[in-house]
Amino acid sequence: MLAKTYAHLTDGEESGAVANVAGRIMLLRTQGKLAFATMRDSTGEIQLFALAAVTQEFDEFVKLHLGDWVGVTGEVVRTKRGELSVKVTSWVRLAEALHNFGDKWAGISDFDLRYRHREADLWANPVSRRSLARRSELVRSLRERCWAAGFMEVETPMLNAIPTGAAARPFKTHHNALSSDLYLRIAPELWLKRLVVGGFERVFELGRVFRNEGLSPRHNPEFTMLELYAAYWNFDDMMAFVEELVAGVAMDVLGTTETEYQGRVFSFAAPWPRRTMAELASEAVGEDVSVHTPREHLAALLASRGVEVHASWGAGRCLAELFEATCEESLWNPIYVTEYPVEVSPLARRLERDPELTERFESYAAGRELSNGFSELIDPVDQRSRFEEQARLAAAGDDEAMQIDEDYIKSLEWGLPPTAGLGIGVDRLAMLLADEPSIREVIAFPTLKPLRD
RNA sequence: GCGCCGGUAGCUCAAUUGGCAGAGCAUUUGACUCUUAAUCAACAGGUUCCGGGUUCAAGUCCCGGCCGGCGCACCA
Repeated sequence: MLAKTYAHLTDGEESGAVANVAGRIMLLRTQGKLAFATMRDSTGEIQLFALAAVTQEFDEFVKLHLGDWVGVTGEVVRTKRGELSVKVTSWVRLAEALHNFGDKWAGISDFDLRYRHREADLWANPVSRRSLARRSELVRSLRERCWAAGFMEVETPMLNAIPTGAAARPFKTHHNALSSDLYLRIAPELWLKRLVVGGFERVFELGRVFRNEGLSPRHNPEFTMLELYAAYWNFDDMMAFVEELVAGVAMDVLGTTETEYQGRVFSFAAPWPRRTMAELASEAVGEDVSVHTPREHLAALLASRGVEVHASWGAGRCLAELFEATCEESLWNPIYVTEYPVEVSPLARRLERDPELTERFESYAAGRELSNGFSELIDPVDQRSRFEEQARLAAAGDDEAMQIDEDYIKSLEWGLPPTAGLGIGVDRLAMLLADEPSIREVIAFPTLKPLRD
C-alpha cells in the first residue's frame, strides 16, 4: 500500500510522513548500528529500517526472530540504495514465532509438513498463497454470477437418512438423541429439486459433499460442489449457461480465458464443442457403437482394453465405460459430452427420439470431468422404476447404486416443472485457474491420514 | 486396498561397492552506519521415521510397521 503512495520518493529522500505498520518479520539484516528487516503483511512487503540512534530498544529489535509479528511506527523514507522503508522509531513485538517458517530461500517442500501445517506453508511459499487466494476469488465469482443470473442461494441438509443424488459410497455417522444412523451427503441434488417443487424456480447451493472413496491428485473425500437448478430450462439452456459461467469466472479471476495449464495452452472460451458419447466412443474404437450395439459386443470391446466387465452392466453402462476408457483423458479444452445412457443416469430425463438415452451432458477439461448436468426427470412413475432398477443393482452387489427415496418420489408427485440441473466441481475448476496439478493444493486443509503410533 | 518411489539437524539437501553422519540457511555468541537470501568469525545442533534382523561394521542390505508422493482401483 505504501509503495504506491510514496512511489515518488527519490533515493535517500525522507517523506516527513509517519506511518504505523504491522506484519511478520521475514528477513533481518543487521549491520552494526543499523538493521534492515523485510516485513510482510497481507498486502505485500515493506522494509523496516532501524538505527541505533533513532530506534527505541534497538538492541532488542535486532534480536527479533524470523516469523515474529511486529507493530512499527516510523517515518516513510527511501534508503540510499532505493528501498522504500519505514524508519523505525518505536516498535512492539505482537507475537513471537517459536518455530521458523522453513528455509528462507527454499521455503518448505515436504508435503507432509506443508499440508499438516498449512499456516507455515502459506508464509513460506508464495505459490501456496496465490493458489488458495485464487480459489477464494473463484468462489466469489461463482456466487456473484449465480446471483446476477437470478439464482437464490440455499442450504440443504448435510446429514441425510438416505445418501442419494449421485453414485457414490457415503460416510456413515450416528445421531445419539435420535438414535439413528445418518449419512453425510454425497450430493444436495434431490433437496434442491424439492425446493424447485416448492416454487423457488432458480436455486443454487455452493457447498461441501462427502464421498467415501480413495484419495488422488484429483480426489479429496470432501470436496466443494456448485449445484444449481433452473425451472423451465432444458439441458441445452444449461450448457449455454455453464460455458458462459466458467468463461466469465476465468475473466474475473485471471482476466483472460486463454491460459496455460501444466505447461500446455488451455482455453476457457465459450462456446464449447458438443459431441455425443456414442460419437466420441465410435471414433476412439474405430467402429460405430451406440447404446443399441449388442451388449456382448461392447463388453468384448471393453475386455480387449483390459476393463473388467461386470455381469450387471447393460449396454448403456458398457458404452459409458468404453467412453471413459478411451476418450476421457484426451479431452483437453472444455468440451460437452452429451446423450448419456439412461442406465447410468437415473435422475435424468429421457431423450424423446431415443428413450435409451438422456438429455444429459458432462463437460470435460484437462482430461477430467468438470461438470455434470441434465434435464431433470420429472415423471414420478418413471423415477420410481429408475430407483427400482438401482435397487436391483444394489442387491446385485453394486454398493454405489442409489436407494429408493420415497420422499423424493412424493415431491415429484406434487409436480416438478421442467427443470435443468447442474453440478460443477469447484476444486477441479480451482486447479485449472491456479495451474495446480493436485487438488490438495487448492484445498486449505486437504484430508490426510491421521498420525498414529 | 494393491504397486512403485521417498522419509538424514528446526528448514533445504549431501553422504562412492556396507567403513568416523556433513553443508547452507535458521538458532546462539561476536564484528560491522545503507542492507536486499547482507557479509565475516565462532559455538551449538542427530534415536538417520519406528521396531526387529544380517554383519567385525547399517543412513546404506533384509523383514514388519508409520507417514507422504505418484500410479492402479474407486470416483467428480
